[in-house]
Amino acid sequence: MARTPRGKWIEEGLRALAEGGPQAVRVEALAQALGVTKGGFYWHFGDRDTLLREMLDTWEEEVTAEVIERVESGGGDARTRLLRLADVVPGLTTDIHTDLAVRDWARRDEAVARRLRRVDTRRMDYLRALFSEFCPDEEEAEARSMIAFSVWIGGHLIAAEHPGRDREEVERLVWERLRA
Amino acid sequence: MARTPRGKWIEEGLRALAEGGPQAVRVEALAQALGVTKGGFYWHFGDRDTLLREMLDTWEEEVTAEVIERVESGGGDARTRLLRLADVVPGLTTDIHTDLAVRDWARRDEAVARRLRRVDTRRMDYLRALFSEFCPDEEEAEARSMIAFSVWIGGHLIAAEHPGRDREEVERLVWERLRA
DNA sequence: TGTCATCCGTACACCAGCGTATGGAATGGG
DNA sequence: CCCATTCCATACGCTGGTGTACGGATGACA
Repeated sequence: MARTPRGKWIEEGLRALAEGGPQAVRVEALAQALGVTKGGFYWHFGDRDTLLREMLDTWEEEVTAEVIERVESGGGDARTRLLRLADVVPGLTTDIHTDLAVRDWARRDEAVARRLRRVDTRRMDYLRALFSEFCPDEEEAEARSMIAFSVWIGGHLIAAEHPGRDREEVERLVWERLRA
Repeated sequence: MARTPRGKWIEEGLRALAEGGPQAVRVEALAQALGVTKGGFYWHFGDRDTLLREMLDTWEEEVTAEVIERVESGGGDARTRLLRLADVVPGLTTDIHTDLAVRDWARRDEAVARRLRRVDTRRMDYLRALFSEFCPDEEEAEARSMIAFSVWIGGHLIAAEHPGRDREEVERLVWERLRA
């Protein structure tokens, strides 16, 4: 049983969201991508909005713990883990697209904004905890957390070119200073 | 003559873009906002895509020089101008929304991405020039430019809450350090 | 083998948004 | 006053997307 279960639709929906934003998660498009027709979709969800909500549930659930877990599992002191963070996060390239799509979506939808707020707050808390381990000054830790988060986002959203360097190099420069 | 000239449509289009992204700039909606019907629109533009292109032309033109001009006109050394930058930029709240909308749009449209690349490169060049005035180390100036730009974006896109502080306070902490 | 739950296919109603066609109104120049 | 230019209103066709209705297939299990 369960030829195309709920999960498949959600998964495909998130893929579409990452690629083209909320407006790109179209029922018939998802159906085609899954090799079926929309017949079954409305049996599962009844509604496009329901899918959207469940997609966000899934995203929130997944994204909150995943990175933190992968970084923490390696152990080491805060600087080491920050290094691993800067190293492991770019690998989640599939996820950043979803992340950015949700971020833009949140600007026009309060329900999405609330979810994002929860997720971002947890991430910021994690960063703060890391920096606090070697930053005695509380304000310093806060500033560095904000910078780390911002540069992670900015690295994907800012289109500027850097004469004589590539973006990766510039980001490396920032991370070096954040760990100093 | 010129009851609702080209400029009005473009202006209204940019407003819609800022509020709801490219998909929100709908011909009939703009017409209604302007108190007319779409009749005249197709006389001016013939095409929705043409409007979109001209909107981006206008945006690129306006955004490139405006901030730099306002900051430079006040004079002072680099630190003073950076202070003014951090002060004047948040005032352009209308513009940040357009900016973010374009940024998201650029992720799915190469033509938009090219424009954004030009704009962002000019902004980054300006930041680099400012920081270079008191950062002897080239890499330091580059890192700070990236941080400044990123935190400007991040401040509007990151939804995290900061215990015991508000966002404005956190951004102030960052800017203090960037000017040190 | 029969039956129930689960899922899919198909056809259709419906709406929103783009673009077209065409006649008409206002406005400034001669 | 007349005419050209510029802009607007209205009505329509078309496409692409959501949601509905309902019959059919398929598999688990008794």
